[in-house]
Amino acid sequence: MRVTIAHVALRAGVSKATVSRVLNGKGETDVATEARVRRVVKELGYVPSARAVSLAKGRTGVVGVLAPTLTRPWIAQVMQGVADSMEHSGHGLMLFTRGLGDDSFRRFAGHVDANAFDGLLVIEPEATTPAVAKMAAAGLPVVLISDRDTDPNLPIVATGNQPGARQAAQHLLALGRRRPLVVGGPEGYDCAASRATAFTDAFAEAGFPVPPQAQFPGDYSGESGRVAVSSAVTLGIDFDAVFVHNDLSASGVLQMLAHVGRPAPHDVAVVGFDDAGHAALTAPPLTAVRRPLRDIGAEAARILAAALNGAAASEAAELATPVAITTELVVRESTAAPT
Amino acid sequence: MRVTIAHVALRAGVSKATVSRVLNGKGETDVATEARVRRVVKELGYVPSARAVSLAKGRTGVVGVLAPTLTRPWIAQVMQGVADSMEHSGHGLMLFTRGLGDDSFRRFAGHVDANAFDGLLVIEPEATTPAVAKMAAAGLPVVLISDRDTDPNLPIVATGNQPGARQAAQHLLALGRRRPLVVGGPEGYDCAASRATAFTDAFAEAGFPVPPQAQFPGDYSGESGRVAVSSAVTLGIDFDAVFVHNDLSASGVLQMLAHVGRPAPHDVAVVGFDDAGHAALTAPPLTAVRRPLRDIGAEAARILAAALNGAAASEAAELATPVAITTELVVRESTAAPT
DNA sequence: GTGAAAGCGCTAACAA
DNA sequence: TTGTTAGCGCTTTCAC
Repeated sequence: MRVTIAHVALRAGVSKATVSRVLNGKGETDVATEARVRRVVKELGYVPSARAVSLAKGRTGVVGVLAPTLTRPWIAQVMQGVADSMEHSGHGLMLFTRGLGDDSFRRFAGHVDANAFDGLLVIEPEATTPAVAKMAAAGLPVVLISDRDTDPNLPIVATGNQPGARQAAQHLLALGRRRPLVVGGPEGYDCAASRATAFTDAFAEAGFPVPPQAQFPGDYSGESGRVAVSSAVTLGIDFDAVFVHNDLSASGVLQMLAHVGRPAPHDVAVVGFDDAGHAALTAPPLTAVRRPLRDIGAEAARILAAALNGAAASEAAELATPVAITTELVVRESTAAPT
Repeated sequence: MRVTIAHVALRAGVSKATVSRVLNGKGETDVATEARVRRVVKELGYVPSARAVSLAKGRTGVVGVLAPTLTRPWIAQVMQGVADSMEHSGHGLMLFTRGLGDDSFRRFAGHVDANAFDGLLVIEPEATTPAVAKMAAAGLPVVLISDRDTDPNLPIVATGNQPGARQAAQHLLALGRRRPLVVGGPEGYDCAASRATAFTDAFAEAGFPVPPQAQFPGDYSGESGRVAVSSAVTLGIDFDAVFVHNDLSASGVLQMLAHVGRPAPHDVAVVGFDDAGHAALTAPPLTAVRRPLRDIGAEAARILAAALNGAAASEAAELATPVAITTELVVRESTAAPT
């Protein structure tokens, strides 16, 4: 049978309470007894039962993480940052994805209701925002990783879409490009919208508004990049640059540009987003906006951990300030200066 | 305060035991009382506390998953399959990565000792195999996702490295390629070794052994693909094909081949592995071995869930048979027949 | 400084 | 069919 605190207590000749005190460092304990208890703990290889501890203490030491999916590279990166940070703070990490749709969310909500974890981290809440806000209102500490802060009461870590998109725009403007195509993400997605808007705003401010017909929705696939370019060509849209919402689609763009005889960077400059994978390996190598994805995840996890460790109200308010994320433009050949 | 089973019992005019029975479907309950209890449960929005249930039942309903990292695309795919399947079987999923090295594993082991979950899924155990075997021996249900089954007692799901590598070899042989370069993974990694071996074995069997100097270690980065090719050229190694351990490195290979004036597919045929991302978007598009990664993850999770639901001994033995994985070769231009 | 006792919220015998 | 009684293994007052 499992070694329990009772065994330790018996063997050490003390009460369970004392063993608990020693292990949790609460209350004063005689140096000698403490040493004895610790010795017995080691001898018996005693480890407190997570189940019993969580029932008695009223918290689990576990944090829930809700992500749309793991298969998008940038999300995997963020998750890794979260995992590392959680490990650091000693929290367990329960993973939930919204992969299977509404049903997934319902099951997730069940775990919330069952108090299966102490705090929640949500990556790209999107449609689940209201439900999540409700959970937060019900007392569950929540931290969001998102660019749309619908609820000003929730701590939120931005994902760098706006500054990144602006950087991309400024870079293209500096190169003298004036008529960009924009290949976006799925309609209705926050991150897609914020990226596209920041980009077109920057161009508009510079005096070069981007016409709607030059903006194509996408789905983050390579194919959507290909389709956007060929559509633009077919429609006779005049363009000298392409801003693409992720690196995968950007590959499709590069491929199709070459196919239609307008290869980057000479005819068309191309900027991608994320730089999380193969951007340096495309032909030509892709200029891309790099986001500190792991840091974003780690930062969010840190904030949540702080909240769980009972941050004071003032502190919580401070944490609620959106955390600034610094993006970096990695310039490669796909935007080499026109000759 | 939280609604507990006591509140429900009181309001429904029954004992806690009866409420428990209704909720767990154990023992006979009068239809009328059952209806009444259910109504009250709904009225009060009662959800059993996961903490209390797990302490009382002696199990958590949670499964631990230990992965090397989330940032390698193929692992993210497998994890998504695992997550979907776990969700399906109603299990929670505690995620652990070995990202931070020994320390990570120690913390993970702590959770195991604390009985924080009922079963364990390990992706690419590698160096942790002995420790994991010990956990299994101590009674923790374990399922591995790996190509090296060091412990015949543990159920294991293969990841398709051997059949995939053989397919790649046969494809190149059929194209008349005889002198392949092999760009592998980090030395000492199981998956890398099994892939390389299966490939070289196939060539050797066909009468064309691959000399050691034509085999380069890599680290799954694009750079290692570039380096391998340029090294081979510098060393004056004669080759007409390259088998690369993942798609990212393959991109590097394609890039460097073009750079040194021996572009694929004419001079050199290139086959990648995984087809999990941008393989269709390289220049030229990459022929690659596709593995059913999500299925692999889902299958492993299914087996573990079955074990947790108390599979009979005979059944367990059956499950211990390595599950066969079918890989598929996706042929693209990087191995177009030489003209 | 330490022990006894009362929970934490639920399940599972055992009676009735 | 249902209630009573013990726990599950730990933490935490409250006395001593």
